[in-house]
Amino acid sequence: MTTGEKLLQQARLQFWTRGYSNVSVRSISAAAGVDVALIARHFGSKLGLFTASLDHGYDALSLPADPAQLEEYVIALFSQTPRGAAAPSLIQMITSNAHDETVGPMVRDLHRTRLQEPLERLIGRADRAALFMAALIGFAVTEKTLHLAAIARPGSPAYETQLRQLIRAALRFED
Amino acid sequence: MTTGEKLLQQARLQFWTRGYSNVSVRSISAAAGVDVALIARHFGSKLGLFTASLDHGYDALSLPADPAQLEEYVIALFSQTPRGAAAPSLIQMITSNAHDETVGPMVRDLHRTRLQEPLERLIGRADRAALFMAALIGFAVTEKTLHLAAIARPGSPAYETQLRQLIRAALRFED
DNA sequence: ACATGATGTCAACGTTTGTTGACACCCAGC
DNA sequence: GCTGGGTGTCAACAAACGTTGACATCATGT
Repeated sequence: MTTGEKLLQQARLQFWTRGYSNVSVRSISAAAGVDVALIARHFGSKLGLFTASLDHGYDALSLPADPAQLEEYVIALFSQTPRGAAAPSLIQMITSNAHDETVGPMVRDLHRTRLQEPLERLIGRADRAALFMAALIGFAVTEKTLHLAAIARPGSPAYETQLRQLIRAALRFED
Repeated sequence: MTTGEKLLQQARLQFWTRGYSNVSVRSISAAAGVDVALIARHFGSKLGLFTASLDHGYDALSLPADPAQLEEYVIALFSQTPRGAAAPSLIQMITSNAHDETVGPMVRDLHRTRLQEPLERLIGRADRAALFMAALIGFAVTEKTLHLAAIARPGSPAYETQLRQLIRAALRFED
């Protein structure tokens, strides 16, 4: 694994879980086992490393074409990244960095263009898509950040049941 | 207004919206119009000022005794603090600081003891209360942090409709 | 009038932060 | 053989951070 790949891996691991401002370049370089100055050489700056960690992160994300498959898609999306795993999910990255003063605008724009707007086109109604996204965001925050005990662990049957209930509820609003 | 009150007001305004680590003591003291060193004198440290801003913040929060009043209570809770208001809500404070490395544990503990556990006792079931709280957290993050356009502005009829739909959906899970 | 404690003012400290420049290394290409 | 660009190493920088100590000011009580 090259130096750039080591840095990218650690950057995604730390930036996506702890948040941009909470992570120092020395922390990433130390975890990658390389010198601090190599971040500036390979990625220009700390911000360049963060944006690079985004570029290779959300290209795998592709919503299903059929709204009926949305529920299974979200279940799979949340189940594939257990709590504290080595590969944080895109939603966790958003909840960890959307509030940041430096990268917040970039992250919020990414959320809008890469998640929200495709979801609106898929569901067909903006307000319903917004509440659906709010349910997902809230579930992710409650599980990954607040560590709420009543939220079951990813992979367990209860976890899938909880998530499925919230999804169905968010998708079945009456007018 | 005394110096301590000025500092507390600005501390609550900035800490609760921008997050603990994103706010410097110089920013608070400058907004309050007083010297930086007065924070150390009156509250001991930056962390002391933060905890003081909590003490006078959540004492007004009291859940209704009847679960049937829960919906109206949450509506009122979210409607009384418009976007960008001078008095951020307790939920916004939690979503802005729960992820912080310094005050995160304290904030998460406050969320658990002051919001989650009383809510569990009120609703009666921990898992249902957890999903209800997840819906509220998600709505707050989507509105206050992500600034999602499809979320209507607080006070408008559409806003109340959206919030009410999410609440009802979260409270009416089938077993 | 004077002493005392609380409160405000100013400058500086030590640490951590991201970033930069000088230098060594190494491996291809004329 | 040696030259040059890519890569790694080390030390240092300026800026921002929270915090501290010395001194000034003011109100209060005897």
